[in-house]
Amino acid sequence: MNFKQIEKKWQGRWAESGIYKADIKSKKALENKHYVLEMFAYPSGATLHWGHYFNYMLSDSYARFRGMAKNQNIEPSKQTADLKSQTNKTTTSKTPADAPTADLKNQTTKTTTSKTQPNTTAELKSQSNKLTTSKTPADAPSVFHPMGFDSFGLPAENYAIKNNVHPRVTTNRNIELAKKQIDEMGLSIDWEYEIITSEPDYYKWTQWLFLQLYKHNLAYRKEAPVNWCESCATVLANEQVVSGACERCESDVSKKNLTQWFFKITDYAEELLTGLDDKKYNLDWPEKTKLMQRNWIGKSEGVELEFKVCLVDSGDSGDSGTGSAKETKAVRATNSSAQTIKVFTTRIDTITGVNALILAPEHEMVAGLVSEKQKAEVVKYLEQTAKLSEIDRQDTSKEKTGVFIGAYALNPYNNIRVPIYIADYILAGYGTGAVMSVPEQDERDKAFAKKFNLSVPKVESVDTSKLGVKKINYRLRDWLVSRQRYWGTPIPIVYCDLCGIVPLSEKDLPVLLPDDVEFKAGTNPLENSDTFKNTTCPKCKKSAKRETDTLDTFVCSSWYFLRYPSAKNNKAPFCKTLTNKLLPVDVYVGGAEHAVMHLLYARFITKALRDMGHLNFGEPFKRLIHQGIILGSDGNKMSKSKNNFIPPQILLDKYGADVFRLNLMFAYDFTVGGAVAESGLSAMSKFLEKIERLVNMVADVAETNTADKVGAKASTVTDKAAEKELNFERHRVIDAVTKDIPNFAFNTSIARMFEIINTINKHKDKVSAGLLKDTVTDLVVMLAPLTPHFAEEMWERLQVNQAKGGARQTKGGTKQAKSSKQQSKDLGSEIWDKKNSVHAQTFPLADKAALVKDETELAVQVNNKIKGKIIVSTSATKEEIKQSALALVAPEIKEADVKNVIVIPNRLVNIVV
RNA sequence: GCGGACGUGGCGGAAUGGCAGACGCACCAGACUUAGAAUCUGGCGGGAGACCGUGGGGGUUCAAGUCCCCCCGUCCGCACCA
Repeated sequence: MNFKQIEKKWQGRWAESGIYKADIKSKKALENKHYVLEMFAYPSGATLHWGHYFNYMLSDSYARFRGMAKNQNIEPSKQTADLKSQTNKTTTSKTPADAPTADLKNQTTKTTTSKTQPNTTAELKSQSNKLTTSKTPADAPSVFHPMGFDSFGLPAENYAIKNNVHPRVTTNRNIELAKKQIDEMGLSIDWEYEIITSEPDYYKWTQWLFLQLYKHNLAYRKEAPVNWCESCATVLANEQVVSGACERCESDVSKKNLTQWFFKITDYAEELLTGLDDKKYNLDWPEKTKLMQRNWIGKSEGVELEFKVCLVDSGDSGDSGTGSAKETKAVRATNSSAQTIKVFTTRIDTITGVNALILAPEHEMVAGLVSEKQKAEVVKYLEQTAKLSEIDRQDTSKEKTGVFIGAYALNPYNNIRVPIYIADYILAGYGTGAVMSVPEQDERDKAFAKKFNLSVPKVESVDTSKLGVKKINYRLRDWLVSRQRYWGTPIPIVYCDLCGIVPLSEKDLPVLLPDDVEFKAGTNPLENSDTFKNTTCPKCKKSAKRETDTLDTFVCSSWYFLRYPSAKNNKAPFCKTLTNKLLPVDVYVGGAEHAVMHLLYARFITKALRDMGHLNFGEPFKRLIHQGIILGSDGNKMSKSKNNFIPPQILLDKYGADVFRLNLMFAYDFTVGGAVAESGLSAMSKFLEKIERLVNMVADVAETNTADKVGAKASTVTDKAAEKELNFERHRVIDAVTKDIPNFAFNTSIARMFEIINTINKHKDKVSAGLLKDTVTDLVVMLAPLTPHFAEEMWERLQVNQAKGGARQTKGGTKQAKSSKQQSKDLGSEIWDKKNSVHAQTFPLADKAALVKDETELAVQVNNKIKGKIIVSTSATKEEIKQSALALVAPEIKEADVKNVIVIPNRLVNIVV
């Protein structure tokens, strides 16, 4: 089969017919919606990565399935690590509000209690029709599945510097390229809702977002030591610094004092933490990702207390800097000053073990406290520290360093005088930037005390309940959002000599990126653009300067999921009513690398907008799934330098999009990934060709319309047992696949399909053509989400042949017979109606009646060793099962020796002797 | 160092505490074929066998790949957060 050819054909028809147009406006659609979202791509010049294909193709299959499958009270099993213990407790109560009631259960009991078991296909069919029509299951939801591009960012600008091409040019070119590749995948995307973050009609609203945050005191400007990446020539947020190095270019990051814009994410620290486990949201996220966010937020509860600074007369013997044990003990409070140093500790109970106060070198009081004698040494240390890269400073293996500053403080509990040091292992940004050193209890303080030969006072058990004030500290810092680069969203702020910092008003947006700029390494083009920089103050109309920094691209992606439904709206960032109905996102799929960046920012922005009254929900992503990583054929991470890099589109070109997608589904656990193996692709080609042969076989029957049998042995008498078994397998597979796909368990879904193929081949000569055709038809419809083009082609083949031969077969209750008008359209095929698409069909519904077996096979064990098998009626009582099991082992086992018999219906019998 | 996940045939991978290895790949044998390819059928953890087998050692249970404890290994995240 020429997969590439049929893919082209169907992609063309889909585009012409507008089959993927999303319905998100009708009342009905909004009442039963399902928002499926994949993290959008950065359009780099290179082709898309394996991760994109893996994510987009499989998420698309999920979305397609959701749009086809009725009766979706089949909810995904939760992915949390502690799931197993939870499941038993919660599943019964966890029926989603919009899910249909447990009709099926009632139906099943109804049919099983009725004594007459169906014997022929016709009976089976009529019964299944009754079942499915008597109570109509809920309709499949209206699926919203948009796509866009995260198109601001450094690579385009760096390329501009090197090759003198404007970032807009390369970006647009790259978007075209990426879109072409996405279209080749055959995704069910409605491009009407496309978002491109570097377009003014999008970044205008990113600027709006900035102004909202500014208005609500969540955006502010301050001077602070910030992370500076020399090679990217810009500052970075804490989240973008990975072990002291730049997340993007991996070069060392240093600290620089700069005035920068921050978003006050710390205001939401507590809610960002509690929201992860809040029953109200019931987030279905990987436990690992939740944990990473928890750790990143880093809540710790303790006490903040003040140490009075103790002035020292010059010539005081304590000014030696050693602050040895005997000395400190001897000196009690005599001459305390008004100054105090605040300290945060989680171990206030160790207050009696304090031997020193240690401040961060950057602590603001250092300059004021340092004694004349120590000044030179302190200055030298400060210089040394400033020179260290973050990577060196954070190296825990290096020896502790520090210096005595020539001042003392008084322990507020017992007034014992302790020396004050500065040391680079104390972080300026955490707590108060000062700690009480307790060497007996703290490893780091112990190392410090050892290095400087300080005393190690004993920690005594004392009442510390009245000391200091209770305080909660978070590791999370405010989000540094300004970047000294061109290719980003301009910050809508003007600096006026008279009015100060002036935000633009909404009507003046967007602040457009100027085109008359020069791209040079190490400089911000906006800084050198006079037309951009020089403006007038919105308040006083006098000349003023624009902010030349742009926003971190993570700001663009922190709200894009809100924009999709309103992508074309030029009056507001998003339509409040629509967004409140369509969101939160039901399933969000993307890489785990965003666990503490994008995913945290998006949650923060959602909460902030909610508090401003723009949204009525507090968490943007209900369910989160991370796709695994596709590795090189050697099992290592793919990289061009390692020579194990296989570009995905080479294999896609060779095998076609459907086979390619199928291989991604079958060869890996979606959340794990694994090594690329081409053998898997040819296996998938064979799989589809097998199905094609089955389709041709049953399509022929309808065409000739002569016999009710298929195959060479057409004369064989229909075998009722075989029919029953095939029908059982058919519905067992439907049932399993319907449960597996919502869990992204595509590998086992395909395994079930292999099984039904095997069963069909085993029984094809013994069963009626009608059942055979229905089974193959179900298989084709089940395949529609997984191989959209191939299923379409097979579906057409089935329909066309059916039309030629006349519509003889009534469908197994899941598909509608077509009018003769529609059939003639099929045959003409010039105008293809999207209603005739396999994707417009309902996913087969498992007929529970067909899943009832008369007999089951049980294993019989004696002391856990398998001794044999028995076949018992499904209606047999435990006692009857026990008796037949004992009968089986009677030759070996004496009745008197039997201590216990455990009967597990449908599984096994264990006889304990 | 701290935290988390994982460890099952030659390979990818299946198994609500209940017959380990579903399904596929590779391999072997047979059918068809002059032959090959394709296709179809059968076999395929180890062992001649009793039996032994889910990284190793203990435990709970009638029953453990699955639950608990210790150890080893791999991967990931955080890393002086007081």
